[in-house]
Amino acid sequence: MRSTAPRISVLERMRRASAPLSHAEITEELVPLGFDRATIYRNLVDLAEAGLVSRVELGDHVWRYEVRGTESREREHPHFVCNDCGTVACLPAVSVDIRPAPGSRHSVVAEVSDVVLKGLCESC
Amino acid sequence: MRSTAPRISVLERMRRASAPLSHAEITEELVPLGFDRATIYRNLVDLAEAGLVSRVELGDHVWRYEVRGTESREREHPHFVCNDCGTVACLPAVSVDIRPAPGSRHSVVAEVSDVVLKGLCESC
DNA sequence: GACTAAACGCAACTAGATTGCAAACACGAT
DNA sequence: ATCGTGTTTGCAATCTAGTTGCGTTTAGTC
Ligand SMILES: [Mn+2]
Ligand SMILES: [Mn+2]
Ligand SMILES: [Zn+2]
Ligand SMILES: [Zn+2]
Repeated sequence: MRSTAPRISVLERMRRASAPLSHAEITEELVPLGFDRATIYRNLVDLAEAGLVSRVELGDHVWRYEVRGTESREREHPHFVCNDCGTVACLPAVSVDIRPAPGSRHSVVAEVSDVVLKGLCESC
Repeated sequence: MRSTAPRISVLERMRRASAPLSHAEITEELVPLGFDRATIYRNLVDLAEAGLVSRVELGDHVWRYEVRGTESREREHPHFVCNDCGTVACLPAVSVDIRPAPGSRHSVVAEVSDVVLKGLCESC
């Protein structure tokens, strides 16, 4: 994983984010600075494959990316999307308890790694 | 909402499903019978808007639809997608308990209407 | 400083979703 | 039973976000 200008810019932009960013959102800022959308795209994918960022789909047909880390907000956490305004939020402090059915012996689910909640946000 | 041949076929097909179906999956079966994909698409969207079916995005960039109802499996329930094989499952019996952070006063989340879990399925 | 795999820039392409429009149709009213 | 009108259909075109091919450039190594 080489240290290149586009890659650094992408990572830096993502570090400043408080919610997952889409390729379009990052593109919007970095293309005017002279970077190419395909390069940005491939960097996001590569960084995701390398595990440096996570790639999530929150229900609106857009991939979003966010830096992974050990810091509070950076560790794994549930995400939320407002059905009305589309607002995306990280829920680093919310705990989600998943309980199998009272009577069911074994579920299809072996392990849950990601939780996405949808509903209405405060302002909607 | 008029009762038309394509609309009835779409609804009937969905009633036989045990997991949400994509437009492509429904198309695959109904186009050979003479129905048009755009018509099927619009019916799915219209039925969703009318509240007869729900439209969900489970993380693979494909809209899926399933009949809504009052019966056991038909009421609101969490969904699961396997990160590895892509299997989609309904979890009508799984209860998900969402607890806000211990110290947080108000969250961005006002109301949760849908839950999507991602992870690994039994066979992966 | 030369070498080579990795990364870039530009343009083309894909899949699924979505829409425009004229023709066909469902259904309440006559 | 026929009519009139707003719905719905069928077909083709368009849109969006994602994805890929390829020749050129470059970071990192020797
Ligand atoms: Mn997040
Ligand atoms: Mn379901
Ligand atoms: Zn909102
Ligand atoms: Zn699986």
